[in-house]
Amino acid sequence: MIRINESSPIPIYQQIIEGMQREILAGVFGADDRLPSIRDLAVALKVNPNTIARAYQELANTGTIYFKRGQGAYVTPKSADDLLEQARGEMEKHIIEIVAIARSMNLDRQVVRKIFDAVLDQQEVK
Amino acid sequence: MIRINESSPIPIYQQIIEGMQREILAGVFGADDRLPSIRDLAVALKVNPNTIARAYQELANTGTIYFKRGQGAYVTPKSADDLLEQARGEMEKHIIEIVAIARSMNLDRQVVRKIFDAVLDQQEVK
DNA sequence: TTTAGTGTGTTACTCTACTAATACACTAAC
DNA sequence: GTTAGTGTATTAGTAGAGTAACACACTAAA
Repeated sequence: MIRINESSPIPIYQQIIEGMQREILAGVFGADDRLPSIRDLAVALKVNPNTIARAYQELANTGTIYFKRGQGAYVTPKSADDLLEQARGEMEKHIIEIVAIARSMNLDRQVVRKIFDAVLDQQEVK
Repeated sequence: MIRINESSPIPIYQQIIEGMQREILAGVFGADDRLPSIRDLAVALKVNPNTIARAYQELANTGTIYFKRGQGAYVTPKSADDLLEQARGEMEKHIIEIVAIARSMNLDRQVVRKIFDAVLDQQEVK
């Protein structure tokens, strides 16, 4: 179940997007499963239906879900490759930021990789 | 010389912060050099003095510059280690985001490193 | 003491993102 | 056709970030 943090600076609709992505990745909702209706989820999370609608709309824009008119929202069947590609895109943005910092410091690849590995260790990435 | 992009979604004060950091890194302003006065820079960049003041204030908060009351703003003398440490902190934030994505996808270190290297290649990091 | 230079503080305007209230339009089942 | 369920569109309110106008306080030099 998605949990909303009212006091977070992260917009509610964004929290819902991320929560749904997590649940879909975790298999709570499988391919072509129906998501909770906008109204139901709005009641459950105690937010305005428009806020849910916005989150669903963005999930639809990125191809994560699709709508059947008058019926509801469903999970787009995606291959593991599709999901990986999407994640890769997100990662790339961060890596490009890192590259910009590295450039301004005149750091070469070796140094950047060293920092990268150190943080991976610290975050206990296997 | 710093260039302001009026139509950018990045706030002017932020552009000034980044611009100043770049110039300091590039050696345009060395240790204990005086920066342009708030008013002068405001005229030069055609923005409100308060906007410059805000940028300078944040640069002072992060220890990049310091003020002499009634006189002006000066570049804090910093070791290469200090600068590297600062850059490392910025990089860490991005890497932690990458880790979060990797976790949700159940990616291991090997895969993440592969993606990382690929983007470094693509960005032509030596 | 006066002056011209510095950064600081207060206040207010504007713009945008976010959220909500409410009415609308489509679909399926009866 | 009616009903109960879906998502959609319009409009408005709220809060916050960003920017600006302008008066204030400190410093150094004349």
